[in-house]
Amino acid sequence: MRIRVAQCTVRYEGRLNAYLPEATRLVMVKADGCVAVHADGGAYKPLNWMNAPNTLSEEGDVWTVLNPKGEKLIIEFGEIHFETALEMGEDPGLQKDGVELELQRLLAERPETFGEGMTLIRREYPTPIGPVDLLCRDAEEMTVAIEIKRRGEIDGVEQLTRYLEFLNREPRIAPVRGIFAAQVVKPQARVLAEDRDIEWVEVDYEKLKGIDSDVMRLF
Amino acid sequence: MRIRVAQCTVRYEGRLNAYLPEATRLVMVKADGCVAVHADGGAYKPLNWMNAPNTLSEEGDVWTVLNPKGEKLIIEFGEIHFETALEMGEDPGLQKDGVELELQRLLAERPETFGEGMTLIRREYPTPIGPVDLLCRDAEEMTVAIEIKRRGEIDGVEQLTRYLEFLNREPRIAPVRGIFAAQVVKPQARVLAEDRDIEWVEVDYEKLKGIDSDVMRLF
DNA sequence: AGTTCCATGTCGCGG
DNA sequence: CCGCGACGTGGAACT
Repeated sequence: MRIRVAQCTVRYEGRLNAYLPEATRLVMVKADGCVAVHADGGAYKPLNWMNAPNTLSEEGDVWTVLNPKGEKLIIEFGEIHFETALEMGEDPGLQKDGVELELQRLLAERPETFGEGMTLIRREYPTPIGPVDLLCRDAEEMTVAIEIKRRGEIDGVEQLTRYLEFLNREPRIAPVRGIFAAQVVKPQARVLAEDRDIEWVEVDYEKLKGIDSDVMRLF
Repeated sequence: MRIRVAQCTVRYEGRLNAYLPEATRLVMVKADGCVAVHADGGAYKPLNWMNAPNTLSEEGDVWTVLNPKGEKLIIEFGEIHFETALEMGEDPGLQKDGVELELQRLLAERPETFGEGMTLIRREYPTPIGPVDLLCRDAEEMTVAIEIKRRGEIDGVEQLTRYLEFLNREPRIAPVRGIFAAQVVKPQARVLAEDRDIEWVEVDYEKLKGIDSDVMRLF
């Protein structure tokens, strides 16, 4: 990794045009070639950047970064306050836990969360446009497609609507009703879901996790 | 800005739990207090971070960053390869040009782009599921809902369809027709729009900006 | 390579 | 401050 702290102006020409007037900033060039220009504040996101793959050409105090899509980043340096380059080696990468998949796993184990007598047919039930999170059967033997999100927004309702459209064309399982489940369901998503006769449910992740832990402890 | 390159492990507990095994990484602390942990590769995004506002407490080789929401970032350092701190001062900020808002502003000033006699009722006209970019009235006194995108893709047509569905239920303005405007309208979006009797238009940003500049120059 | 969908999304605006 | 939609969304998984 190469780091330079210097006066600079930056111009980006690509999906839009953007310009940074002269100021002191940190320019970071990583081993994979990606370039990021950071100010001393304003969150972790760089002011400007260029992802790998790209080519960096240095001509005196002007760096030009070009990528295959034709996007361009031009950095013109003034006074350089500091510069260094370091070898850091490979990174083992980030281990995560507690995202949507986890919520899906917990709910797959407890389909009765969605109603007395609900049973799981399968997780990730395939349709021509992608897999439905959960396919279930309710107490009245009706098929139920469940879409699970961490945050329930309008796109999720659209997604479930598309799945239902396809599932209802399969005679073996039609008719299919939909349930939209999330830790929080936003008001607009509620309106749209209700308008389309899709039930929405807010689920409590911590509570589910608690139940899950209890179940684990019994064995 | 403070920069430290060192062996470290990182733990994040908050919206999810995440863990980084020991490796050499760059830790950046900005003037506003935000902390970012970068590997030497893998794009501009840090592996782990904590945005301002937060409190950083150092106890020997362990840094604990806490934010008001209760999220926590714990960095345990091993060997420190390099460290520095620099004053960089305020940043004048990024100037952008060519995003949707700009396009919307230009088109709101020139509704006749969409047809002789078209007049603007209002920008960001509210519906129960979100605001329509432009609501207009055409020469025949019919209401027109216009959705503007930089790139016209299928989800934009879906969005406009939803708006039309709701707007056509409002007796005061119904019936409402739709226009889908973008700098480029993708083939699939064209097909879907036509299928739903939504007109699509490609608008020339540079030309609109030119007209805008001309108008400015007159005054 | 193209598509779909998640994300500790982040950011900015309008109510 | 919340709600909502755009974003140079980025990034991963799967076809």
